[in-house]
Amino acid sequence: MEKDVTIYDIAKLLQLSPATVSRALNDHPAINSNTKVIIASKAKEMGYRSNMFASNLRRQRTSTIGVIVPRLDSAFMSTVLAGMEKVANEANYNLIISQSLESFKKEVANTKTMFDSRVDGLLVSLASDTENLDHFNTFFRKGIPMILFDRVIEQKNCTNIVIDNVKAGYEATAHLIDQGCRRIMHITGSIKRNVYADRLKGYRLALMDHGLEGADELVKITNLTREDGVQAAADIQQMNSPPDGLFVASDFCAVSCMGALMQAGVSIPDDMAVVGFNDDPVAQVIQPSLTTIHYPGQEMGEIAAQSLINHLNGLLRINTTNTILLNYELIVRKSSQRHL
Amino acid sequence: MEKDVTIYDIAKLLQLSPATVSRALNDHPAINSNTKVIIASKAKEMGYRSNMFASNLRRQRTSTIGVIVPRLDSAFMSTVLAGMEKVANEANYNLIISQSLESFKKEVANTKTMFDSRVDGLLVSLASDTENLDHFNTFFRKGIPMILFDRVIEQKNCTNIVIDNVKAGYEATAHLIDQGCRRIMHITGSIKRNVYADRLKGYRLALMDHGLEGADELVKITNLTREDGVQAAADIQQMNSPPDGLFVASDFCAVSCMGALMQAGVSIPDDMAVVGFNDDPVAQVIQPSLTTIHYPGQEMGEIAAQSLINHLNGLLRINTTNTILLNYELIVRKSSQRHL
DNA sequence: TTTATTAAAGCAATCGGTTGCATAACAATT
DNA sequence: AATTGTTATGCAACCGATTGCTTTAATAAA
Repeated sequence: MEKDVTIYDIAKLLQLSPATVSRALNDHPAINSNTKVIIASKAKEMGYRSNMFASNLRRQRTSTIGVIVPRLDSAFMSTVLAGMEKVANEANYNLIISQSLESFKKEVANTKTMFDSRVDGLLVSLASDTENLDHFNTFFRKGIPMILFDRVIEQKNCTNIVIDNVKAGYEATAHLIDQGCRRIMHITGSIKRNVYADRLKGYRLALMDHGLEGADELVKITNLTREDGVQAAADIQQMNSPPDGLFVASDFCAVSCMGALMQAGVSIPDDMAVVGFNDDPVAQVIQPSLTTIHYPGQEMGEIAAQSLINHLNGLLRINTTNTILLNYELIVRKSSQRHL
Repeated sequence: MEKDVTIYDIAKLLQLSPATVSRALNDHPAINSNTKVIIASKAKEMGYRSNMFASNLRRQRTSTIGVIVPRLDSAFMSTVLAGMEKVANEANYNLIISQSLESFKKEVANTKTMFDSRVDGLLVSLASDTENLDHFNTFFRKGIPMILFDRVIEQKNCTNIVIDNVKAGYEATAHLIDQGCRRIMHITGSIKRNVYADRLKGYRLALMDHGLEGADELVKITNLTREDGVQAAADIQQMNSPPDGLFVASDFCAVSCMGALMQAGVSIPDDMAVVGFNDDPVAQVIQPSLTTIHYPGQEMGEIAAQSLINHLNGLLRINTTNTILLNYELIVRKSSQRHL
């Protein structure tokens, strides 16, 4: 069990005061650059590592960013986190990551933990049933900045990083119309969440713009699970006039629904053209491959983390910037491509 | 911007010393239970939260556990982490999570960050090209405990939590043999990793036990990506005597290979029976559904975290327990079930 | 030579909770 | 009454880095 090297050890060895050592290691201008070199090399030689706790205690900050996401198990979220980690590391920030598992209750619990950990800032993507941001009030009161990404609620003094889900929903739907669909069903998640509410809005706009009429039975609000996909397929079979196009707000659910439909003898894309959302890896391995909306996770993570860090360093006022929109892309694959 | 409440504030208000307040909040036996109640309620009323940094600094521990995993984006890993989080929360430990993205280099970097964060213990699942545990030496020297799970390297004084991959590989292969397969191909990942080396071993044992001969061309070492699956399918098409069974060490790769084979006209399971590994959600949505090996992620996470915490609390010597084996289960679905 | 200026380094308090040891108050025992 | 024991609390040092203010030394200016 080795003991940790402290600045006092270095100071004693070099016949200097701890204050000088501390300043030197932090590149303080009042320290002779020659002294800095000597101290730095001695520190390295002795295997010195700053004690974050002493430093944090004194500085009243933690160099830690809290991240709360609904789930970790999506390829999308994984790339978002990779992006955040990259930026955070470069800026010498640490990440504390936790998942709400789509539960508001757990999100609140995570929020408490983050508060106790005294994170300097917060990056959050909301659980599906979160309706307001009151549980973050402790943070707001202390002036701890927060950035919401992907699943957001608009609120002043809180930057949002999102894609234009209305437009993406519109485009997905318009693409189906282009392929000749006239009766398009939309399967989506809780419309408490902007992502789903907006995609639905886009879907409706597209129908309207193309002179198609919507119908209540053509919009299904679900949890977007595998079972929901199967159930939707069963429901479709029961309909008097079944749809000829399907826009699902999540790839995984789209795939399970597609599978169930095909087993029931529905031909895809000819009887039913399908578009998903997110560009999950499954979209490529499935037969037929799934048309979907792709959007940049890594970039979203990087921008979120960078904006927060810039704000913490006083380089950017978060409350002035309010929404950052990223680009998405419709990726056309076989599930929707009819040979007209 | 509110200011934080400290034990000094509480002490002053109650005309007590900070020491008493501290002891009361930590349920120290020397404090009158009545006093404890008064202090606790006052603390709550004032919204007191312990300053972890002061506490950590003094106690020389952090109540933080570092977790390094290859990737976050698998359903399996997500449940592992959920299990760890649950146990850690209950024991008042925090989790710092990072992903190596299967790169040894990044794993080393993560290790350094963890060390700087002074985690009390480490839970690690190794990157695919990690060959030894030398980068953890700084931890060993300081007596910081580490538990490896799933992707491990055996080493004394380091508990491993795994399933019996040899047996699982054996069982998967034997199942294919049961279904009438006589020429079984195995697609796997880097055999530097125990999980893949062991599954391969099990595969070979099963062949041997059933009097089947293996062949070099029947074993493919890949990265288990989507592309590798497609490539494998292409290779199979080129073979003089193609296999009639396929055991792939990862569901995702199995699915992409299966898809490519089916497109080439191969009938599954009749021409080719397929077994995957991991029970990824994709196994259920694919057509035909994929036979696979399921193993308990949540449990693995809980046990790993609990063992580590027990060790930290002196309730368990990690170095005496060396390997914990969890159960797995072969889940037979349509991709391998022949109607004999 | 004296004074002002600047550069470099040190002193000592501080952050907030923890803990070994001392102390006070009171009860029990001899 | 004196001694021992018990219970509850306080004192003060400590963890290690940071930082406002002071001091020292060296150099420049008067």
